[in-house]
Amino acid sequence: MAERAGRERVLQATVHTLAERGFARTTARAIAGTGGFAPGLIYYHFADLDDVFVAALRHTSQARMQRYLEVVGEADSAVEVLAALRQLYDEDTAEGHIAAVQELVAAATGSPRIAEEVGALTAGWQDFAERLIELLLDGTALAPLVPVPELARTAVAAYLGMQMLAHLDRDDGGVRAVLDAAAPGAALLDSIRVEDTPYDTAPGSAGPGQDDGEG
Amino acid sequence: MAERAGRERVLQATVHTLAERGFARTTARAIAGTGGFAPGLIYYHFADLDDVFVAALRHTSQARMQRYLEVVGEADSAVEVLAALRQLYDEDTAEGHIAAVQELVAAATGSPRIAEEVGALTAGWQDFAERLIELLLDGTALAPLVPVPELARTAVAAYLGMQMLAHLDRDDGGVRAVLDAAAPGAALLDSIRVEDTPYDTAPGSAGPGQDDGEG
Amino acid sequence: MAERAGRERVLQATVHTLAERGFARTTARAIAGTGGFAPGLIYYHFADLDDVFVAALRHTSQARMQRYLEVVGEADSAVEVLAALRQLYDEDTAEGHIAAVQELVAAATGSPRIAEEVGALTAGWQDFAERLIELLLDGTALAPLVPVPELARTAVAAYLGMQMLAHLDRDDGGVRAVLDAAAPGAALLDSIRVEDTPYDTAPGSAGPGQDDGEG
Amino acid sequence: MAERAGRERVLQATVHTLAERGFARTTARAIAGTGGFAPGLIYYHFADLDDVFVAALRHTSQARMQRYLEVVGEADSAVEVLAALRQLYDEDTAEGHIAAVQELVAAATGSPRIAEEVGALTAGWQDFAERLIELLLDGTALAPLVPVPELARTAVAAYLGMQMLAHLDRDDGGVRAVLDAAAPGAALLDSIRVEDTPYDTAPGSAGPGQDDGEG
DNA sequence: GATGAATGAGGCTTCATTCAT
DNA sequence: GATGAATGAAGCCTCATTCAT
Repeated sequence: MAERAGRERVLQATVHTLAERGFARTTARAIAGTGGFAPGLIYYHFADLDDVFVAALRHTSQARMQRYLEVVGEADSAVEVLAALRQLYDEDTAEGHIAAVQELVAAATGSPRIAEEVGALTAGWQDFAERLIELLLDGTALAPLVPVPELARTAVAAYLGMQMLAHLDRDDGGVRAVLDAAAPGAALLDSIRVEDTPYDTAPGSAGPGQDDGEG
Repeated sequence: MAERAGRERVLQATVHTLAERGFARTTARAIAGTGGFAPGLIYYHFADLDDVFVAALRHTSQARMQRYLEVVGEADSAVEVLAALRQLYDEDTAEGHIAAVQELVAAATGSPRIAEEVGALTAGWQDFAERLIELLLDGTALAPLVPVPELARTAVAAYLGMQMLAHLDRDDGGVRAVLDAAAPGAALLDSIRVEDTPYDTAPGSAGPGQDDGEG
Repeated sequence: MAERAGRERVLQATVHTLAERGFARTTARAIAGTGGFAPGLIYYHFADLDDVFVAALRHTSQARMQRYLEVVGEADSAVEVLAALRQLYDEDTAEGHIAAVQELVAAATGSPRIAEEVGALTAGWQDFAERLIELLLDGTALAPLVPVPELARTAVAAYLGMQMLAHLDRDDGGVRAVLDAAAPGAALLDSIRVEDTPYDTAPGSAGPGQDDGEG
Repeated sequence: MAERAGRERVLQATVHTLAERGFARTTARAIAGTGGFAPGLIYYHFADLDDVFVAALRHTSQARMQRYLEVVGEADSAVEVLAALRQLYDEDTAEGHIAAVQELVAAATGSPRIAEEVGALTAGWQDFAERLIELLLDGTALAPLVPVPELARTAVAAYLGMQMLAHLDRDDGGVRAVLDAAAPGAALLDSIRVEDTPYDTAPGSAGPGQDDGEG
């Protein structure tokens, strides 16, 4: 399950440093300082810092995406989905996951390799968001009114943007406030909804509207 | 207009360099190269690079905000507001304005002074967005349902986030697509709207919904 | 006449350092130490160390080639040519010229850019050697027996090789001894020679054996 | 033949790496990569890299010197000697022997220990060259005219120098061309020669000219 | 106002070498 | 014998910044 210890140590130190000091200050020395090893170790396991960033991004993201699918999959209503997202957001915050990711997204401007990896990553998130939106809308009259891909894209962008804004104020950038404010909307959504199906957003899984089967 | 020529030259070169090369590569030499002057000139007009960035941010933003107020103020319906936003977005893109701003927002992580300026800036945008949303909702039944500040915050975040995403793909990050997709919604909004008033979003001016009185 | 002072300083320090410490130890710091300036200055004037080496090679070589043409051009017999070469060799040694050049020739293995410059340089030397050999042979019966280009190439190679060997012993690598040992041969050559013409080895100049004209 | 396998492996990998990548890039990792073992193994068998280089030099040279003595010893005329040298040179090239040696000769500048070993090595070559020259001259009228040690030194230097030059062009540095060009001279030498004796150049063996006495 | 030269700190990376296993 | 992980020194280079002119 565990990657080899050395690599792992470097990656974890990288994520922490990104979250705590920002991309610009995540130097080889800073990473080494965080992790308690010599800077040279980084280059024993990785070709260069870009490599480390790419690996860290993948490393931290896969685990989170897994968890998102899992937790959201258990939700049974829009209200529950909202609650799940809130919990996931708190986890993200606690681990520094999104802080790190957001730093790398911002850093993508300066590094094609990071940009490529971030592109793949955000594509995954957008997929997730699209499936989730579809599931939420399914069984309501709103479905035909909502431009799903654009909304999903906007949601991902807003999530990232809020992380950026979080550094500017004392607060968390407003994600929590937005989630709270969305509660009435979620309740409303549930109230106009017809059928009830668990929100399985796993890539392969057919959502209820997909309707491949025995119906 | 009234700034002394030297300062101005530096600021413009800075904005262009930010837009074209990203924050990390906007070094003193790069700015000087873009503007066709010696690096030393920067330090004749500014204390250090952070100072330049802060000034550039203010410089480029004030002009844009002015223009936003002006153009949006002439709109008479949600559909027209959307058209105005689209035009403004195209201007932003052409001038490199948002590209530069987004770079600095991302860079705020690493510099308290930039963070402070960016904070003030985004607060201004959020105000603008709040007033605009209120005006849009005014006279419709949706007003009590919408959490205005949170939505405004989300809009600003999404706008920035999309700029970040723009660097990852070939496309423009999706802003245009989102604006297009919002067209039916705008039409819908207009259709359920009662009164017609120009959207004056200037800070001091009280929008029609502002006087909550006669409810 | 003089290149700008800064560049010049760096180049001279480079040549000295190469001669005294060898290529492997001619680091940016070492050059700066020799020249009494900060390492950063090197990068103000040159793109990277390879650039410095290439420039130093050109710099030191052009002056020497000039001098070779001049001094050898005044010789009037093989014996005098030999004396001229000896004097030139002493000058080379005193200035560290050949030591530096030899280091760079050896370093060419590891740097295409240096290799290219060295290639041009040695081509120039081989030309010089060819013209000189032809002039020496002209008017003697040996001319048809001697494969001039091969001999010239061998002479250049031997000159460089002796510089390499010079580092291995206490002595000068044997150049002086070889020049001394060649004295009888030179005298012999002069004795069997028919006409007397000054040895003008400048690239354009037609040597007597070239014989394009009115013969 | 009798060295322990580990040492041997390291030495062969070192020679190959030197020949293929040049001294500067012959790092411990590179050697290990070439040989397919871990870098640590080098330090199990040798004290440090200089040690490896010195051993590799000795290793590759002894075998070659053996072969030179053997092949040249079978030659019966200057023409045959030339043919033998040509064959030996081709072998050298194929094995990367001289390429490696030349790299180390060049590197001697930066390492006293390598310099010392290279000094011993070139002394051996010079001896060989001296004996060979004496044998070639023996029985001809040229003997008293030729300064043997200087010529031998020059020959060794030229051989090394040509190896250095070989890296600069597409060709082999000109050794083959020189050997070819020397053919008429060799034939001439044979034609003016009186006696015929095999060219035994082994260190101990007294060549025919060695017994100066009863001529 | 403006410039070109110069500096020093610090970042990335390489590499010989050591060591526990 | 042999390995893989790890380290510390040192090298290259960039860059904000200063300063004499």
